[in-house]
Order: sequence, then C-alpha cells, then structure tokens
Amino acid sequence: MNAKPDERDPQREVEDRFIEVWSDISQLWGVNKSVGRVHALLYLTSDPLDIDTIAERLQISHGNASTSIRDLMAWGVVRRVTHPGDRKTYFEAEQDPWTWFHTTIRERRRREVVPVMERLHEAAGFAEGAGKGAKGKQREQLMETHDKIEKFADFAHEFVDLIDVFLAVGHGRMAKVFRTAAKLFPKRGG
Amino acid sequence: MNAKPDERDPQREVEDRFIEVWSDISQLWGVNKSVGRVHALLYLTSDPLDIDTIAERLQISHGNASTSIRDLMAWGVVRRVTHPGDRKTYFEAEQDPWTWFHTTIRERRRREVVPVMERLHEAAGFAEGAGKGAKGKQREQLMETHDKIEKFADFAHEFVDLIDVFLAVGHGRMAKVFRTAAKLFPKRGG
DNA sequence: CGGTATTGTCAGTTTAGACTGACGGTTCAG
DNA sequence: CTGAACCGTCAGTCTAAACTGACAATACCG
Repeated sequence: MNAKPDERDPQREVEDRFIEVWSDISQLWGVNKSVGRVHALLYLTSDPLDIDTIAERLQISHGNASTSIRDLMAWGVVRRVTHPGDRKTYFEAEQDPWTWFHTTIRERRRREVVPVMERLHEAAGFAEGAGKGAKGKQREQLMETHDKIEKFADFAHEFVDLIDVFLAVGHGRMAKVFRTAAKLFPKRGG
Repeated sequence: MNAKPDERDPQREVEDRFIEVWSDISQLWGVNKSVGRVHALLYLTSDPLDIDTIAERLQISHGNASTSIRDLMAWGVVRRVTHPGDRKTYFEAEQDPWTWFHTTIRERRRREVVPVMERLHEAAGFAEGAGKGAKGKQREQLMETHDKIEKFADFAHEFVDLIDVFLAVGHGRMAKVFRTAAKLFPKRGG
C-alpha cells in the first residue's frame, strides 16, 4: 500500500512540490540545491525550525543543514531565533519575497559585481598603458583592443546603474515603475 | 619549454586579462568557464576565428572549443562565417554588448523562466486542490500553504514582467529609463 | 561543576559536470 | 576517386563542488 509513505500526507506532498521548484530556481541563480531547499522549507513553515528538524524533513545530513543555514544567514535571508528556557536554536526565513530579493541583490552586488568591475577597470587601464608604451602597428592594435574593453566596461557600468536604481526604488512596485517608464520612452525605431 | 612565453607579447597579455575577467563574469551567470573564454576571445577579435585557432590560443582541446562554440551559437551570440574557396569554418561574436545581453535574456526567459513558472503554477494549483479536498485543521493548513505559494508566484510574475519590459524597451537606454522612473515614483516611506 | 543536549566544523567520500582525445563524417582539391 | 584538412561527437577521465558523519565546541540543567 504505502510505497511512498511520505506522499500519503497531502501537506507534505504540497510542500515537497514547491520546495523542488524553489530549489531549481535557486540553482539557476547559482545557489546550491540544499541551500535552496532549506530556504524554501523555512519560507513555507511559519514556525521557526531547528537544525535537526530541517535535516530530517529534507532527508539531508545534519552537517549539510547546518552549512546551508550558515549560507542563508550570510545572505541575510534567514534569522536565528531563540526562546528563553529552551536551549535549541531555531531559524526562520524572511516572509516577504520582495524583501529577500532586494537583500539578495544588494549582497550579490557587494560580493560579486563590485570586485569584478574593479578587475574590469584594471584590465582597461592595463590595455591603455600597454598601448601608450607601444609603437606603430602594435600600438594601433592595442588601442583597438582597449576600445573594445572600454565598450564592454561602459555596458557593465550601465548594468550596475540598473541594479542601483532597483536597490533605491526597491520592493514590489518595480514592475509598475518600469512599465510606466517604458510608456514615457517608447522604443526607438519600432 | 619557456615558463610563460606568451606573456611577453603585450597584445596577448592584455587580451588574457580581459578574457579572464569575462570568464569569471560568465561563471557568475552560470555559464561555464571555457564558453566564457571563447566568447571573450571572439568579442576581442574582430576577424572571425576557426576552431583550431581558438583551441590553440586558449590552450584548450579542440573538442572543448567545438562544444563551447556550439553552446554560444545556441545562445545566439556567435555566428558561423564561411568564405568561398576556403573549406574552413570561422566564427564571430556579436560586437554590441547590449545586443547580446538582450539576446541572452530572451533565451534565458524561454529556456529557464517559462518552464519554472509553469511548474510554480502547477504547484499552486495542486496545493489548492489538496486544500479543497481536505477538512478541518488540515484544510486550514493546506490553504495557508497555498497562500504562501501564491504570494511567491505573484512575486515571480512581477519579476517576469520586469524582464518583459526590458525586452520590449531593450538596449542601452534602460538605465536612463529606469532612473527617470525612479524620480516619478519616489520611494515609499523613505 | 559534570552531564547532556545541541550546534558548528571539517576531513574524507561521493557526485555532477567539464575536458580531453580518438574516431567518424564531410568537404574539397587534385 | 582518393587523400588531406577539418569539424562534430562522445566515452572515458579528470576536477571541483557538495554532502556525510564523526568529532569539537558551546550552552544550559541540576
């Protein structure tokens, strides 16, 4: 009868489905599967959960659950909760998707975008320096390469601007804001 | 064998630096290292290149270069070029960053976002169905879970809207559009 | 304080994914 | 038609990342 005893519980089945979808979305963002699953579980569960409960519920090791929680805390999307008279530590996730998305973008900007932009400018500077130090045809080629790098850097800079405006405006009104803007600036040439 | 004979050539050194930065950016986007490096090389090199030249230049195997090119073509950011009277096949990259970014986003939407959104709606529907089929406290809990999934789905939907507006407006004017919008809709509550 | 419950860490193992290199198919020159 | 040059594919190997489970550290109880 019960080939999959867990699936007999509708509540658990509903949760599992959502958890798997969220997990896959996380992976598309470069977040590892377990971290995504833990995050999804905490989002669904209003009551804060402790490490062992999470590990058992998701069928992962204690260590894996602990590490995943640490990651999520570093991303600022999960909080530690303690109750006086209870030595256990519980964890709960931010419940508003827009809030954690905002947090995630801010953190990603700090960790990934900023360092990469610095290296990009370094590369452009190095190209320019090399070009100025060369002569004739080689100089010409180096300058051309420098222009290409600059072109890419300009693009990247605009992209970061976009992130910054998002961070400044924030939250769920983005789409509406965006749509209105689109009407004000109709697409050039069709 | 010299330790690093290549680095004696400034042109090559400049290129290498940029290629590594681009490669790391690609990895942040979930694109594999070799694919990113090939793309960067083709962006920098105005003349189309053939597979063997790419493989030798980047110190990767012929097979790896070929597979990377195939990926880039599937993403629509690299074109095949042939010259009559020359049996070799050459490849060239789109030279405008905004154009390929646009292409990439469109492709990602098709491949990743759409399927995941479908599964998300499925999950919500399943939750609703399970809730209606249950009674008492379990029904209550299922309905609560359904609401959570819906809340996330709403967020995801707005995110897709954002992508769609980007695809409609397109290109480098995004940041300006966005900034103007921000002024029109000042942030609520500071 | 000693005992116990619980979380955090990390060396070793497993797993997923990337890379290589050999092979087969294709095109073109002679 | 034959051989040479070249591209695409994929089985096998290699590498990097994730996961496990045992141990260390910490907090709390009596």
